[in-house]
Amino acid sequence: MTTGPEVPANRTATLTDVAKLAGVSIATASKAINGRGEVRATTRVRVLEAAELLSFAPNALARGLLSGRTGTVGLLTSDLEGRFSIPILMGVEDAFGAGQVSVFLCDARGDAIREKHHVRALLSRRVDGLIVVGSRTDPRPPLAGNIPVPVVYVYAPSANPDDISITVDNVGGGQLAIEHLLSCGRRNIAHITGEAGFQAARDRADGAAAALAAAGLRMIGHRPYFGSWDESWGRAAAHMVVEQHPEVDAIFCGSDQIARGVLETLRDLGRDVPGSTSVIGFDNWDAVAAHSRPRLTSIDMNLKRLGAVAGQRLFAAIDSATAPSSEEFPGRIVIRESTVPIG
Amino acid sequence: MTTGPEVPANRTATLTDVAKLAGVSIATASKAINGRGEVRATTRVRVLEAAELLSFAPNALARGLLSGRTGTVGLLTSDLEGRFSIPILMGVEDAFGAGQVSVFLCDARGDAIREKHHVRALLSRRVDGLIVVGSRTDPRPPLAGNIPVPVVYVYAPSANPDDISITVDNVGGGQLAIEHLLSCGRRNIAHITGEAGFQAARDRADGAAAALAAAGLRMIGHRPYFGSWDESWGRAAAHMVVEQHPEVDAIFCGSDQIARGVLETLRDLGRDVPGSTSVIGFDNWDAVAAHSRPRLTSIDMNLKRLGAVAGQRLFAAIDSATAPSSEEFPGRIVIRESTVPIG
DNA sequence: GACGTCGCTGAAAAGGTTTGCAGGCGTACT
DNA sequence: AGTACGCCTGCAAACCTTTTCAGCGACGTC
Repeated sequence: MTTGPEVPANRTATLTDVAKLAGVSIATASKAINGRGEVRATTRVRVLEAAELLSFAPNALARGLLSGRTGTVGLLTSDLEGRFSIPILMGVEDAFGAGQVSVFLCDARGDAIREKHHVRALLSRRVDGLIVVGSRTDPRPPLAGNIPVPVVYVYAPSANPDDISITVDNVGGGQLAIEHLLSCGRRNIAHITGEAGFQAARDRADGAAAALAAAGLRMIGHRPYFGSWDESWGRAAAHMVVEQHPEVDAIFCGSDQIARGVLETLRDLGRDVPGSTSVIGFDNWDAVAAHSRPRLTSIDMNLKRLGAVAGQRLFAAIDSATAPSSEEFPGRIVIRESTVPIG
Repeated sequence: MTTGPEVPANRTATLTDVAKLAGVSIATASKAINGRGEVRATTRVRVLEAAELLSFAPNALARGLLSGRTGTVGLLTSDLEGRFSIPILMGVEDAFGAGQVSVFLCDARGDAIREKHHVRALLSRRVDGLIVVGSRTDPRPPLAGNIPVPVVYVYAPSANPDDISITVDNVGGGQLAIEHLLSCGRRNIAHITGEAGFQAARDRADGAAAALAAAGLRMIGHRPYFGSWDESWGRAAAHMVVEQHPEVDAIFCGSDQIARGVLETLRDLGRDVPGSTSVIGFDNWDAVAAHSRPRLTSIDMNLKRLGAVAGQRLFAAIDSATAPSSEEFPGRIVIRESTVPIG
């Protein structure tokens, strides 16, 4: 009937089909394909040809059922819309080689019920481990219930110190930003940032304050300008800062979007950036930071690396029970044209 | 030893454990849990209590091995960085209820080799179907090899008309934009867009030209200004347009980023937006469109809906063989402050 | 030429769930 | 009270792969 020899109709080929076609037992076929045991070279070739011909792919379900390892990992995120999850997700994917481990992606949308559903489904699918990505850096409640597989929390740490958490050093990020501005000779530095309810905003502000204090300085207005994370707050706050403190010569912004707003207002007010006022953003969101005029210096949180580390830690924890740990990773500064030494 | 009764140590509970605890056979336990067969109410309760106590979750591997259905779907994307995949991905997740179907996410990064690896891994995991998301709207080569499960192509259609493809109506999007500008009384309309190598750019331009022709008009310069998709091209092109055709009273931009650049240049040149020149973008990328000054009217491609439809089509194709189809979905206009009736 | 050893192959079990089929017991009706 | 029917329960097979163990054949050596 069909051209191919013994190609099963509507069914994917099984090891039995391959063995039959190669004229060996399924045990020999398995060994030939996996390189296990001693199989004569000619036999192996025959089996591999048969497998190729039938486009045989070993059934990972059966394999997992037997070995107890599925080679799958669940990734639980809270905000796919947000731009934090994606780089982390890519880092995780990189950590496991392509095709070695497959990632189940679930978006809980910040809903605890939905999260529970997803966890249940993932455990039922016998994932080897879980990665939980938060949408903000505030500690989050650990997964409820007895989770029989390792869990790694990324970006948002678990509130339980017995868990494994990987986070960004936001305090250090704030310091980085200020130190760069100081190295540019700036002394009158303001800080415009997002909602004070966010740990990230407070941490960055604390880092900034600490770096300034180390240089014997205080930030303009003696406190950060907390507001929201978007451009309009950047525009509004920049107006306030310039009006109240015209001596300002640098503004550290809590997000690139805020920085965009700040840039726009400074431009409106006729203040030269970076000459008279340098501006630095946070997140290094390429679409926003790399296309402004002038292009924005920004703190990059290395989220992709964060995800890769999470993948590695999870991998280690799967292989052998690992001690709880809480790691914080520094960001790095990406210098563009919005900051420049005074002169 | 432990407080819980017979809770297995480092092993997840199996149906045998539940049955033993409830004092029934595994068959009865299975039927009680799945509501199959006739089981006495009291027995069922006893089994369910035992399952709850052991936090039993049926092994989806074993179930899938037997039934041939895994309740998993592979989602193959080419650009996670890009902002097209994510809304589509969310739509797909929505289409399958939470916990019903789990999604394997794979990013091929535009690499055919990597894509082949991922497909192989997914088929080996016995996914019930595949969704392929493109990064641009140009038709893409269909997946190579014999794929024994249904495949749905989203955003980028398959080059093979025998496949199932779900795409955006870019021509219609271009028309929408122009019709809105015409309804605002604009007559001297320019079109600044991305690379001519992109089908999306050409389609939107064609739609724009058609809508203008229907009104007896031609676009300013008699052709679109093709360039790149970013702000700097928007700035540069806007300079050219205004210089060469000062009579321009509206600009239709191929992306929100281009529109941002256009807005900035118009502002620099002292042209009032939306009064003297209206501007409309494309993509309705919230972070970009909703925070500019003025906020940007834009064409939204309804990507989330696109993903949801893809999920539904895949679901239907899994349940029963479906005829090939190629569907195109219209976008919608989101009106903000950058467009306004003349006068 | 015979025996031993090594190299190769195959039979069988395990992993957890679902389901068809058969059997057992209880109840109701005659 | 007996029989029949129906409700409920349990045994066993099947899904597909991996791995252990045993067996067979061939070759080499004595």
